[in-house]
Amino acid sequence: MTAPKYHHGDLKNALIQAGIDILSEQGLNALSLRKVAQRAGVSHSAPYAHFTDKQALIAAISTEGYRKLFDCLAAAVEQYRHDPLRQLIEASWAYVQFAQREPAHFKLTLSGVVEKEQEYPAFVEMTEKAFALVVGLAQACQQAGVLKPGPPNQMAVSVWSTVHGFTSLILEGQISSSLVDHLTLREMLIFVLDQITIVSIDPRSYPAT
Amino acid sequence: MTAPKYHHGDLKNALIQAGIDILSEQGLNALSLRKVAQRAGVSHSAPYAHFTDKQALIAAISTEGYRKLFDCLAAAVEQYRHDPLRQLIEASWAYVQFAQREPAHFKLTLSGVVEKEQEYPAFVEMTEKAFALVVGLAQACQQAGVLKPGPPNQMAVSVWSTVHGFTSLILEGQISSSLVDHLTLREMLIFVLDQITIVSIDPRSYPAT
DNA sequence: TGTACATCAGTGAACGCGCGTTCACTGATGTAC
DNA sequence: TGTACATCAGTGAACGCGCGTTCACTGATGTAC
Repeated sequence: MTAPKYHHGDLKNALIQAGIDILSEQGLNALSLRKVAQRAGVSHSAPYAHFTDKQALIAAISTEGYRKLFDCLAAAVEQYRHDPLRQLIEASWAYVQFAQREPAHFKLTLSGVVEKEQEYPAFVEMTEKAFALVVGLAQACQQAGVLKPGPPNQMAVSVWSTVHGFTSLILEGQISSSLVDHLTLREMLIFVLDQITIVSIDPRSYPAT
Repeated sequence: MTAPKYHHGDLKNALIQAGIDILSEQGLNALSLRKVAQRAGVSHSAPYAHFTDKQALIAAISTEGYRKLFDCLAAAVEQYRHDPLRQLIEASWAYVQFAQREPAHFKLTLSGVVEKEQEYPAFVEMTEKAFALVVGLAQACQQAGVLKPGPPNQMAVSVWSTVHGFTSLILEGQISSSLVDHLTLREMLIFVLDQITIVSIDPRSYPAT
């Protein structure tokens, strides 16, 4: 709208968003500081007023990715507050859908592109928040007899591993659809989840909404 | 040893190996055609006699990664021929160890860097061979009452998802070791596997070798 | 066995490009008086 | 309310670099006769 040349107002967040847009439209390899600046409508050296270097911008974009992912999971958990199995299914489904919707952003966020993690406390904080959510979910499922008993931290790692692995393999195209005869993505996910739950899940009870 | 300037003999494979070495020593971002050529002791344009472009070299390196991974899994399956549970544990452990030993090569191979898969039939063939091995393993486990019954293809996807997810999260540093109190990597893996098996696995019965 | 020649598998100069980063600068803004 | 000035948040030229790829070339090799 307005075209202020100086004092953009919120350039920092605009740069993060520009980065996300580039990831979405052109993929991970196209993410450069110069392109980000250009897309934010600013000279290529302007980002240095807000980020010390490219790594710092990437860390901020990753942090935002984790935040969005967390929000998706939290929404699913919130929506089915009194039904742990359903929480598990829908949170997992939200994870898969987030990755499908924003593949490059998901990859950047979860593929360890942030190298020196401890230099980016906001990033670490988001990862811990997300993990805590999974621990809570695992605990609720254990109490409801949906998951086996055991240390909740370890159970959270197990659940996360399964959902993350499924998501990654799908994203990377390693699971050819011909291999899993005529199932929808959601049905496949439910089949996978069914392997880690004590109770048996009938996919027909959990159609896509 | 010998220093032939022309007619290297097996430059194609030397280039692939040089690429693997660079991945191992300098990581994914350092992988360039020029560096690969230099490390193979050849001019930077020599690779074009064997690969049409950079993508083709990457596809070859990925194919080799899949081949190595397959060999690791096959060795584990072979070694415990009459003990499906043990096959599952050791093949999974081999998967984790391969990723730990060659993180960048593992990532390149399994992170969908090969974009137009169908242009590289050798790559596709290796992925199918590896998947077939997992299907066979899953079937053996089902027959032995280690895994739930169900379509073997889907069961293979489930097992692979779980092991791949665990491996990826570890590799990407997303699982802080403080979260999983004093367990070794192998114990953690066995805990995760225990969630998908019908029988209960006692980690003490499967110490590291 | 000796020679002519096609083919193979290299070389090295050159291209244009986009990149991250630095630096001297300057316009806009907010504050003190 | 008006003015001086420090600070903030931009600009744009410039740097050196490594990259993928092309191209005319040439030395080594194998084969036909």
